[in-house]
Amino acid sequence: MMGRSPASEDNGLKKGPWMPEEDRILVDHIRKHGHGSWRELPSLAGLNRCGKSCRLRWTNYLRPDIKRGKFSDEEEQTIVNLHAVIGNKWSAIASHLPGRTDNEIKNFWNTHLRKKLLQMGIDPVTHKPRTDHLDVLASLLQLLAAANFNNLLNNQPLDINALRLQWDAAMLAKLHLLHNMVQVLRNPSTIEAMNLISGPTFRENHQLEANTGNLPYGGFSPHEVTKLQSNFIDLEACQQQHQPMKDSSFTVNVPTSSTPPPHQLPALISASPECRPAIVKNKINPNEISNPSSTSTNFEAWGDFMEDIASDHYWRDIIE
DNA sequence: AAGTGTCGCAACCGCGATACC
DNA sequence: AGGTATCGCGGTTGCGACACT
Repeated sequence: MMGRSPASEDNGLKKGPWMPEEDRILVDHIRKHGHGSWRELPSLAGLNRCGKSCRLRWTNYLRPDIKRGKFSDEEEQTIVNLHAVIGNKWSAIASHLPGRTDNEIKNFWNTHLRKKLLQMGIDPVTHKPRTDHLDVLASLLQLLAAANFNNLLNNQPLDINALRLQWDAAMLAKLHLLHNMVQVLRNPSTIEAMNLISGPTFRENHQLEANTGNLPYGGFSPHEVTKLQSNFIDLEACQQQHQPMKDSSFTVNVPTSSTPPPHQLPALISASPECRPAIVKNKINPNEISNPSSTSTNFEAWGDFMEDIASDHYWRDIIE
């Protein structure tokens, strides 16, 4: 894979990708004479390059002790551990990884590790779980609270559309947060990530903590995670059934079972009125439910869940 | 098959640190 | 002590390869 622009001339000196012949000349010269002064090297070796370019080519590519190919798990973990301590000190990190160059490590970080950590909900700068989702939720709820307060001040009855809008916004924000949290927890690479940032003992510790109830990430037990995920599956099914409303009153679409691929969560859902069974619990028209016996359990569980997440205590507990 | 978007990575650029005169 | 040259580092660029539509 070539990098940089095609060879161009600047002050008569060649730039851009190195030709095999140039590599051979550089390697031959350094083997015979050492690099000495990099500034002098090009003229001594007969290369039409600047010394800086020669040094870079040698240290990043031609040096005989360079190890090429995929980074091992151990190397990956070393990089993450060192980065957590010293940050973007690529040359310092490279000094702990024989055969790896700072440039290679830097590229590997930017193209793989950084994204990997982000995907797992870990801030690649601080190496701590990201909290921006909570910030978004907090600001959204503040807006809603302000809106409610304003309504009280004006002593105006809230019309049904305003209520729906507020309910939608609050529920969407909460579900969005939940979705992200569950996604992190259900991702098989999360364990790997925790191994990376905590060392290989995380798996055992995690198991121990789960058994003793001392749980990381907001106190979710595996059972709770499973329950949350199944509720999301129901939500997705609800969304897929998406039927136009017959009139202005809420209708109920009973979720059907839906199985996502392994390790994959449903996409974020919209809080359309069809997907709000909790708020219409007392308005259900039994005639609209095609098979009440088979769906009532699902529905009740869903209603419980919606009540749970609508309560402030639930969220305080999670956030804390 | 062609067009478009994304990824991976070699190489370049700019700047601070250090060495040398 | 001050100026200049050189080195080394971290950030950025831009091209080819590959994936997706």
